[in-house]
Amino acid sequence: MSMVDYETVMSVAEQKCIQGGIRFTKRRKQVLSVLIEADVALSAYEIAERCNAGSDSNMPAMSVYRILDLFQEQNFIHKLEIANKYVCCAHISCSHEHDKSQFLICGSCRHVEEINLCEDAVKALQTAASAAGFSAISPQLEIKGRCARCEQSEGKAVTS
Amino acid sequence: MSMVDYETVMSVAEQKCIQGGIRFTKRRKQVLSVLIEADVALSAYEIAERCNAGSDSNMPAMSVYRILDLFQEQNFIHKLEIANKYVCCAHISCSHEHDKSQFLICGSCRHVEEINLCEDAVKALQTAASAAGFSAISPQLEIKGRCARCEQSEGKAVTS
DNA sequence: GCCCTAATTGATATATTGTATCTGTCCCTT
DNA sequence: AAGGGACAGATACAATATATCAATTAGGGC
Repeated sequence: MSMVDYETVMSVAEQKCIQGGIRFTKRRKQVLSVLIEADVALSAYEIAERCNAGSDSNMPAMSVYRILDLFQEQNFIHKLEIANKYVCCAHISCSHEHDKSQFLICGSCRHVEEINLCEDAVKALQTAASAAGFSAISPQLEIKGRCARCEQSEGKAVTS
Repeated sequence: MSMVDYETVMSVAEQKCIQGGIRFTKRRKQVLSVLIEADVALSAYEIAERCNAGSDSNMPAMSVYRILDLFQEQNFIHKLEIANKYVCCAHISCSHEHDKSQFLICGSCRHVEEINLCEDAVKALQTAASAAGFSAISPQLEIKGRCARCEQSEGKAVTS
């Protein structure tokens, strides 16, 4: 997303690829670049379009999907399953572990914020899950809502 | 879902339709029946298949989508956007309001549990959302995890 | 440097999920 | 029984995603 430094993220990603024994190819650089520079979550086909915009590159959607799968395994990006869109991980270049991530997704404009829930809230979710027989919950949580900008500009209800 | 009483839900739905000025037609009864009797969340196309299984009925997927939209407006069902599947609301025949709903979705077997988070957890989510500039969050929350049965039978990680 | 192997990409086909649109039919009201 | 609105049928198509196999590229041992 736009608040992360482009060069830092690219070099961190390259280092992590080397450590993980995979290559940081031209195609992969293209996809990651697009996601770093995007200020919104993008679909796989939108990513392909942006890769191809104003150049002779011909990135097929198939390749985008493959690269997105790989990036998810490497924790470079997150898939927002509610929106079928993808975002660059806001903590990709942080040193700390970021095994938990939560997203607020605006139902109107699709703006995405990656937040950190307090431990208590996460524990409450875990407790509720345990009570229902779920022994493990995913570290990724998606919460649909309405961003301040949309709330201000129109009075409509959130699409649920 | 399987724990709700078929006859009760069908008659409650019929009453609510009448009160809402809409009809509870044969097509709509078919779709709701399938969802009540299913013990898993179903996609729109799976619902169409089940409507047509072992009968001369020919339910088109288009109709299923239209009816699902209507049922969502009436709060008879919920769409699980993480799974692109639909479930009957577990509280459809309760007298109390159920404007908030939370789902645990098993990433392995797609088993779904509808739970009730404690007020504290919901408040914590609201607080975190406000801090990030989101003034309204959707009453529906989807949490991906791993049900006890899958956790027991295999050691694999949850698909995130 | 050259070759072998594995990783990566290209290319094509197809599955899955969902929307748009227009026409026809049914049912309630008057 | 006729008019009108709600409902369903039918067709086309868009958007998202997976499967598969062939071609190419890049690194590592010789």
